[in-house]
This record gives sequence, C-alpha cells and structure tokens, in this order.
Amino acid sequence: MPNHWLFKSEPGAYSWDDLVRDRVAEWDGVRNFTARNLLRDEIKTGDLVLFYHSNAKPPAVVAIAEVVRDGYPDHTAWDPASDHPDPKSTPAKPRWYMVDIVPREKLAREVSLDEVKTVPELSDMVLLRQGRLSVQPVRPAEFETIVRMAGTPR
DNA sequence: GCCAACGTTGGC
DNA sequence: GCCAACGTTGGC
Repeated sequence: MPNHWLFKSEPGAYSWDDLVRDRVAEWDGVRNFTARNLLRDEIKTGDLVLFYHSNAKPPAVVAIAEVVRDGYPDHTAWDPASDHPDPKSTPAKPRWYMVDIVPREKLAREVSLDEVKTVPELSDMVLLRQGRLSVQPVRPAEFETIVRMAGTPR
C-alpha cells in the first residue's frame, strides 16, 4: 500500500500547472529537518501526494501527485547558484534530501483550507496542527476524505 | 503588510 | 544543554 503525504508549494514559486508542464519535478529546496527526514527515509516511489497551494487565494489542496523516485540528496544545496544553497551540505555529506514527483490528477475542484477546517474527521491533520510543515504525512482516511470532498459539490 | 507560530543558530 | 535572538512560513 502506498503511503500518503501533503506537499506545499506557493503557486507563485512552483504551481500545479508548472508540474503538469514539466511532467516531473525534483522536490528540491526543503530546508527543514522534520521534512528532510520524511523525504530521506519515509517517502517512497508509488506514494501519493496531495499537492497544496500555500499563500494562495484561497490556500487549498488542488491535485494529486505521485512519487517516482525515493529520497536522494538535494544537489541544489551545494550549488551556490541555486535558489537555496546551504554551505553545510556537500556531496560527501548531504544534509538535505528530495524525491521526484509526477502529476497524477487534478482535483475536480480544489479543497480549501477553510473547508478542511470545517470537517471533524480532518481536525487532526498535520496541516491544521502544525501548519508550517511543508512536507507532511496524511492518514489514508484523511486522503480519501479530501478526494471525496473534491468530487462533491459544496 | 502584519504577525503568530515555531524552527534554527550560536553564545554562554 | 539552555535559551535569547533571529529568520521563515504562511494565514489573514
């Protein structure tokens, strides 16, 4: 069984449409140890990802992506020309990790953060409990609930 | 643009 | 190892 996750991205930086255009993305630039540990150790090929637009109007889950490569070192960390270099990370001792994802399907309609907050069975989502974590686990039931909401008119 | 929450850094 | 200072995220 695949595991389920939620990845956040600011659409101004990298949107769902960007992923569709690129067909595959290296999920680079994550610079948080909790998220790093998930990327390095837990998130595996075949896992499903809720793609969330943060800092959007409204912030919302917009689509489903799929992991196509297990965690590997984020090479942008030791590239001084990248958007998020970290001199403490080297090829010999990588500090940050990433996975590759591909677009799987856009939700029939997006499910906003406000809407997530109204659903009792979603009240324990990491999205609500620990709002700032940009790569986070999602329970299978939570994943199913959101997908179902996306197919159901308000 | 503001600011609360919270993760990270570094002095001690 | 503690904790103050600082930086970032992200909702509003």
